[in-house]
Amino acid sequence: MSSTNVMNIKELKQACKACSLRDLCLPLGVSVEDLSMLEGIISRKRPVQRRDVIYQAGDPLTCLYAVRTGSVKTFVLTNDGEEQVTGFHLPGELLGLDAINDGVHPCTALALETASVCEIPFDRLEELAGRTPGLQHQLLRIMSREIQTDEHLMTLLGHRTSDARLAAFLLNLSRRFGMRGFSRHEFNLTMSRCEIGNYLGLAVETVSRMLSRFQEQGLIQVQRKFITILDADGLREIAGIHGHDARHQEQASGH
Amino acid sequence: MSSTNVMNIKELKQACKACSLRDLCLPLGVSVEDLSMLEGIISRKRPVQRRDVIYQAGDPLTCLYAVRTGSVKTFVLTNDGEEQVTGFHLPGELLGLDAINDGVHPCTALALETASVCEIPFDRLEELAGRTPGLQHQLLRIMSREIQTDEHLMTLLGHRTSDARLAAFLLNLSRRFGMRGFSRHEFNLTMSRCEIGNYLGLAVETVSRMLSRFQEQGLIQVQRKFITILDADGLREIAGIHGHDARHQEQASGH
DNA sequence: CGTAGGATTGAAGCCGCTCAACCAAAGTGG
DNA sequence: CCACTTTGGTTGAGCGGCTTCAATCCTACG
Repeated sequence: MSSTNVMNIKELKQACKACSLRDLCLPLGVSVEDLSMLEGIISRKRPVQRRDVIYQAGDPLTCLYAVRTGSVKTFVLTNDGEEQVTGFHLPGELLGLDAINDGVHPCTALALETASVCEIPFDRLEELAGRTPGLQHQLLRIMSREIQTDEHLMTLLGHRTSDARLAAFLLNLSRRFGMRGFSRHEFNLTMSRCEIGNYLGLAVETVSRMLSRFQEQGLIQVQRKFITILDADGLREIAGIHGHDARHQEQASGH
Repeated sequence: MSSTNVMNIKELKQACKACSLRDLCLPLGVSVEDLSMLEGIISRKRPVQRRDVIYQAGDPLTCLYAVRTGSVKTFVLTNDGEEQVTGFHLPGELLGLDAINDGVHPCTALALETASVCEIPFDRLEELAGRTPGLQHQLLRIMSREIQTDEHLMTLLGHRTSDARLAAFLLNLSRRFGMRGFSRHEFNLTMSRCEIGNYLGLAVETVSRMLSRFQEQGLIQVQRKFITILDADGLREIAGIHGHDARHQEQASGH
């Protein structure tokens, strides 16, 4: 909802019911009457700016956050102080699920660009989920999906070469943008090469080189942050995805 | 509950209430009266033998499984047919959480040794969780913990050298054995070097070499599958864990 | 006792990292 | 408005860690 000072009634009314993300986000599969309950506990925060912190590692868990617009990265700091990116998050995705375990956020969430997020008080969500089977199921599903995603990323990090990782990363982004109504073929990378490399376990230079090579091979076109995918099948080949069952395969992001 | 043919009354009585794992498993923090309800839906299966399949990739999700004794590995088959180990599971840990998302098990669970598992029908668990706030919370916590664990493993795979990965793996196993009342200092590896390597994204030979090197350095003693940890702090050093905050750090396993 | 699978050890090669220089774009301050 | 700085990205050269390939050893088990 715009900002706290400049209230915008029209946006305020844009509750889950009318939200274009409802088929991606928490309300998926929740009945209309239950949806009203959910709306009751969700507040739409004012937009956050690039590099704004949404929550910080060590913060107590009070809310989960749903990305509405923009994009967000999450990362942990390892004991020797270096950053490890754990995910990039697009509209409709839920942040903070890893904090439920001990009630403290293990990672920091940072806006990659101007973004807006919905705040969902966790205790109220939990209580509501107890009274709303559809919501409980959806919550479990979302957490399960995250576990699945992480498993795929583990495969990528453990067993794939740099080109396969990057190809899978691009395909995954492409698919996720597509699901959100954006183009699958051209999109902006909101994260830096450095953040991509960190996420994929590669050096920045390697990311840069691979992007150049993909471009040479006519698979993509790179214009700074703007990526055009010219040959998705070619990328799938490199990513080690052999047709059909490519549902979850185009992993490499998404927490 | 023991086997379907040979009923064993004594084992039958070993419900969650009396189970030594209750502080590790699902019932943690669930009140005594709620516990009876949980017991009502859980059945104890007969022991499975080494290499027995508990569930297979592609199977529809009917039950979650709690390891009671023994150990289990889970793995996915990549499109080119090779195996990718996603976790090793010790008593008190829950299997199958990654299947909730789309109702189909994405991975296969296989007993590494003679083991016994509790079967928990998922639909009934879900229904019970809706009526039992403590249980719902615990279920969410377990899933959240798994996400956290996976995040740590991602860090390991993406940013750590082979020695750090193996050291972290050994420390993680040590801690988990310790929590279950076994010795932290000596234990059997129920998985092969090959499976460890696969899990950590390393070649078998590297695992073998690292174990030998750790032994040379006086950090551990290796007698085939039997490991004795001589210098846990030394291992922590290598794993990149600098004291204190080593709660979740000793990751590298555990799904 | 012999075989097979797992584990260890050695040698060689390659992928990706590190180091370093250079470039482009976007701020920043006078 | 321009010079300077900063940040992020690209490209090249050399190195090193891990993999691959291969041979041998060991132990469990028929």
